[in-house]
Amino acid sequence: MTSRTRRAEALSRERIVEAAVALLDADGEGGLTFKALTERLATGPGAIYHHVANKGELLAVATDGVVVAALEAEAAGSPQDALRGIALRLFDAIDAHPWVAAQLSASSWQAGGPLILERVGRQVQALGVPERDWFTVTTVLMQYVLGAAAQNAANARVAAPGVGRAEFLGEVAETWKALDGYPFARAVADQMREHDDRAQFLAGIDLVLTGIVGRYTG
Amino acid sequence: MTSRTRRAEALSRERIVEAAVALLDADGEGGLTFKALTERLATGPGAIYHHVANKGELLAVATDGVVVAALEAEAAGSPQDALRGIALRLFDAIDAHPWVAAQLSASSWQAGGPLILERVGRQVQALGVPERDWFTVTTVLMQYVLGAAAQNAANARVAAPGVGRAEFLGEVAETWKALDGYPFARAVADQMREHDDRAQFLAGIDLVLTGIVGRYTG
DNA sequence: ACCTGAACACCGTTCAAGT
DNA sequence: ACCTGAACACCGTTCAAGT
Repeated sequence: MTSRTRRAEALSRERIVEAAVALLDADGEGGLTFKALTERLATGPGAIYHHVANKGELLAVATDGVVVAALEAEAAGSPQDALRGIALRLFDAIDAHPWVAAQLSASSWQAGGPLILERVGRQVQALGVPERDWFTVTTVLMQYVLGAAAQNAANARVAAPGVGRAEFLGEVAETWKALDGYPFARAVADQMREHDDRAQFLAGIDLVLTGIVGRYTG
Repeated sequence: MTSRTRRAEALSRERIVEAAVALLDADGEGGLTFKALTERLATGPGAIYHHVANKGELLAVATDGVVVAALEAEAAGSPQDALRGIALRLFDAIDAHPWVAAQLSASSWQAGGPLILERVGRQVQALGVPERDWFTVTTVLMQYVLGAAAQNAANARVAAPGVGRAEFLGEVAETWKALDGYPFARAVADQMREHDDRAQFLAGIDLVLTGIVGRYTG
């Protein structure tokens, strides 16, 4: 039984980021404060600033880590299958770390952005999209994937403490059904209540893929 | 010449929201504080809380106002043209009020969400999408539109005070070109630097529309 | 009913001082 | 070099007191 001093190991950038991710996962964006961080690491704010420039950098590094872990492995299969795989791995990573979504869509060309661009872009090339449209088509895919993930993550988070997802969806559905002059919202309120985020996300990917294939190899 | 007392008119929810929008437009998300608000309205925080529940409600009402103003008019033309019109009006509204994007993608089924759903959904119906896929297809379109708008707005905002858009894009392009093991990012760095947000956004809409038409009326 | 403004608990960040 | 922790300027929100 080793004697446990105030900290088990020396402070480091890695340990700080690790603690930040734990706080973000547990309590969302608002859970990451210097107070919570210093308590968890048994140190003071000054020590953290010695390893990290500011809160923004901490969030960027944490985001990058999640993206790298999700997309480390190369995608396999046909370009379409590979793109579905990339999208799903991002979807699942954001499902596990919902705070990543807002961060990524706020800086899609930094933090984890370039890696997503690279993984998606290579499959866009493999799909036979002409070079002059590489950036446009890759960006459209990224915008859909990150946009859908961000909106799903936000909806999952909106559910107040105690209110489950089903309850939240039920409340929104009732609101929609009560909207005067919104016949479409009324008509799809039940579909909304019963929908599956993952299936809906995949349907979107397939729609965009159909569009790309139709446009360039049709 | 009327004598000008401390406030020209009585405080009201409308005047508060109006002031909030002005602050948000001028200085972004961070520009909306109760201090700035009370100074602009020549009052105290308590007075504002008498008309508005909290900052979140203020942001939601402000967001709703921008969306309503953008989508008031019914869309005209073929379903495809109408959808392009809706998307562009949202794009322009978010270009003028970038803070709306994060707000909308954080609560796409509240604030302005239902109106967007309604406007987009009716055109999805007109497009001939079968009823069981109304919610899915409409949501995919919304996710793309809001996701792309949010990412464009964030990129426009990232540019630090003094740093223009061209400079910012140039810096990102240089970063991409310096990334080892990212051949695709390097290959499209110049396309990124020279791209036009609006044209890119429209290309995305057309890709999704092509996918929908291909899937359901192909 | 509407407004005032001091007070509260919290936030990110800095910095002189220690080892 | 690395860490401490008090201090600073700021934040959203509350509430007793006024009109």
